[in-house]
Amino acid sequence: MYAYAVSTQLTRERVLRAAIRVADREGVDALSMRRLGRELRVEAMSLYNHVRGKDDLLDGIVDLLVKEIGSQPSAGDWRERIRARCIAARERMRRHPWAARLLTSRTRMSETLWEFWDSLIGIFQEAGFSDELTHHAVHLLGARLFGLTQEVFDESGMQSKDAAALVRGIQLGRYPALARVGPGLRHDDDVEFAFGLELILDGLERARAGA
Amino acid sequence: MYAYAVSTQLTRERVLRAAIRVADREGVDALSMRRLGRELRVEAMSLYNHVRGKDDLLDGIVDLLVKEIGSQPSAGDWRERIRARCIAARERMRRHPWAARLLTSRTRMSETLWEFWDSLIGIFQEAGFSDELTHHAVHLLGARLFGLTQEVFDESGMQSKDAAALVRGIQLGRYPALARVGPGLRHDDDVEFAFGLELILDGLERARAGA
DNA sequence: CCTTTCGTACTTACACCGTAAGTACCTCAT
DNA sequence: ATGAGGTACTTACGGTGTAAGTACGAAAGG
Repeated sequence: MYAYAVSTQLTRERVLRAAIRVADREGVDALSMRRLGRELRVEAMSLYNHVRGKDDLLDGIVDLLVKEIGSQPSAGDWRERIRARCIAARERMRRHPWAARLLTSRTRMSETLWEFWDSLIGIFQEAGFSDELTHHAVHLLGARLFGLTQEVFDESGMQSKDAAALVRGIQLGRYPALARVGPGLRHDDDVEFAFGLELILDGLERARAGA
Repeated sequence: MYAYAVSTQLTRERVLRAAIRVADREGVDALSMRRLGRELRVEAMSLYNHVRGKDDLLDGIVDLLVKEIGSQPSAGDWRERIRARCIAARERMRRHPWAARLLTSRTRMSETLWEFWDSLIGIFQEAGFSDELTHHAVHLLGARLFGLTQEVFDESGMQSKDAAALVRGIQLGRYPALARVGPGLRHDDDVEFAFGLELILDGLERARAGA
């Protein structure tokens, strides 16, 4: 006996939203295909019509969350604009406490993620940051916001599919800031770590001496 | 048929070491009780004689890794001492790329972890940091080193067992620095986030203007 | 109108997972 | 020699992700 009610038709969006709901309510560990199916009153395997698999489901969730961050209106000097984005990102993370951990565990880079980085880079560039300093800044914020340790431009962790998508996006002129800054820089994880650490130590020393 | 070779007797230490070996070789996701049993030429259930369960196994691994960080000799001014510890921590994380993700997913606080924080706090205190600034500094470094977003003193995420262990440790005089700084401060996640973010923005602005 | 096509959802099955409960064997103190 | 205690093994249960195959509704072509 099959009862196909058209009004509750499954879509990728609906599946992803339901997944977020389950994760919010019962934690991300409780989110399984079967559990998600129950939420949508559907068998687990039906979800595979809208999602390639569990990995794709999790990537989709991340994508959805990041998309909601990116659409902040930006006005003011670079600090205000960056701050607005950071606070928006944090707001999302607070609303979904499991999101940060999920984000760090995903290695796929989506179009949405590239766009997000591109917009950050754009802000720094307009403010007169050198390419190198922009690079440092993005890494530092990435670590701060998402706990990302291995990073965006580290192609070792990046699937070739994602790399291809990035190249395609750049050719289409989608990531103008990224295209301008990216190619000229060789990424060195140690350098980024040292930069961030010294910046923090400097800041602390200044706070100590100041007060 | 049972063959108990005494020379290869299982111990908790040997189990944990083997688990780290498997994680290094095949990734932390591939680490299952059965896989670990195979590594040690033992059935999965035998591991339960030395480890309470998988959670205890993972907590044990984290404990082992942190223990290796903490034993840095410390000399010089506060910056050098803190830097030495941070670099040691990072070194461990680099050697075991899965460790950072594992650390953020664990919520248990072990004696080893308390000791580590205590030693950091001690360094800041000796350098004349106010209690409040010490608090900020520890949070900032925690986020930087481990990607910890919800934090040490956030008792909401802390099991009562761990809280009891902390109190006991303090009474035994094990965490002198922690005992001095901890009680007087109310933790506010938003304040910590803002402090860290502004410190970073200040640092970036200075770098921009300076160069 | 009937029929074909296509997409969606369901069913079954498999190999994995963590672990509770019960059993066989070795080692060591008595 | 014998009992106690610990270590490892066996079996079993309910969970997981997902490959393969099946039933049905709805839309398109004749």
